[in-house]
Parts: sequence; C-alpha cells; structure tokens
Amino acid sequence: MPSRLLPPDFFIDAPDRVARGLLGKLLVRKPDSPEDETTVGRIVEVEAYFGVGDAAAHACSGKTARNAVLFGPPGRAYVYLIYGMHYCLNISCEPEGIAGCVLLRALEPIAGMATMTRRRGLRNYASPRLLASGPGRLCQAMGITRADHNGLGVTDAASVLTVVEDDYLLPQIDVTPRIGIQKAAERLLRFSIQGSRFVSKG
DNA sequence: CCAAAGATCTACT
DNA sequence: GTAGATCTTTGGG
Repeated sequence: MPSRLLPPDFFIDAPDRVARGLLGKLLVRKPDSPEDETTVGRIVEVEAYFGVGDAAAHACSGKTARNAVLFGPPGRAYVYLIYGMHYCLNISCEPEGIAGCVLLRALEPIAGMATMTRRRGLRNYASPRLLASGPGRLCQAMGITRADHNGLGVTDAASVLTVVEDDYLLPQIDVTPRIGIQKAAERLLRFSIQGSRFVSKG
C-alpha cells in the first residue's frame, strides 16, 4: 500500500475546509508491539470546530492546560477524555496561535480489523460497522489515548499516527449539524460521506 | 474548595 | 427508548 503523507500546509486552513478535505483520506496507526497489526481506516465523518466565536469549541474561551495543543502548530493530534471514559481525537488546524480543529467521528475499517476488534473488546468483527463508528469507538479501535498521543504530529513519517492520501473517488458530501453539543448546535459543520454505512448515528 | 457539565457508549427493558 | 457508568476540566464562591 503506497503511503503518501499529507503535506504540513494541508492543515494551515480553516476548520471547515480542512474537515471536507479529510473525508476519504486514511488514518494510519502503527503497531505498538509485535502482536498488533497496523490499523487503517478511511475517514468518513468529521466535524469542524473553530476557536473564538464558536461556543461549542473547547478553545472558545481561550487557552487552558487542556486545550493548549489547539493553539500550537497545525497538524497535531488533540486528544481529550469525555464523559470520564471515552477519548476523542481531533487534528489541529489554522496557523500557530489560532485555535481550530477537526474532530474525527467515524472510520471505515480498511486494515487491521482483528486488532481493532481486540482493542474494542468485541467477540468478532462480523459487524465492522461497530468498530470505529463514533468518536469514542474510533479512539478505542485505533488505540489512541491522551497520555500517549496528545500533541503528536500527523504529517510526520515517523509518527505512530498519520493521515495519508489514497486513490479514492469521493462521493457526495452530506452537511449537517454537529452532534452531541448544546451550544451553536444549529451550525452546519458536520461533514460525512453520503451513503457510507460507517457514519455514526449521532 | 465544590459543583456541574460534558464533541459518548453500552446494556437492558 | 432510557439509564447508568465514570472522571477531568472549568468556573464560581
């Protein structure tokens, strides 16, 4: 499988534009140990979060210890714990100093399904739909935690977590409101691949 | 210091 | 369809 990394400047752009651009790309997670496979998933659902002016964004009221990555360089993983038990993976965008990011909400599993199944604690992968459909499931399937992956650059060849190009004809994109938020809930900043069975229900 | 909310998921009725 | 798990972060007193 050819591995064409995204150029760093791919992420120097507004969150909604980066979000659209990420659809159809592949998220690649290298193994930590010999018994792990490389796990790969096609990005089928994302949400855009701005900084100042976006009441639903973590960065909305300025830089804090938790969200510091968002104010740093673009193309870095921002990982946080939600509801005391699930992680969510975002990728920072905009130039350094400006907080913007894209939340990765769902993947279509492409490779390493046995490892994803084990990480998820499922019996079998007869139903790959449940492997990485939803931000919490996605992180669990890819073995992503805040302690290990927050701040990692996804355009570094050496990184355990990268986004790569793929020969893939992108179908129509659905544009809908973001899921699970209370504020700014009417903004149309959720983007998903139309017709994909791997998009989360929300 | 304390309280409350949170970019969720699973299990069970 | 509804509830419960579980804990960090943040903002107010």
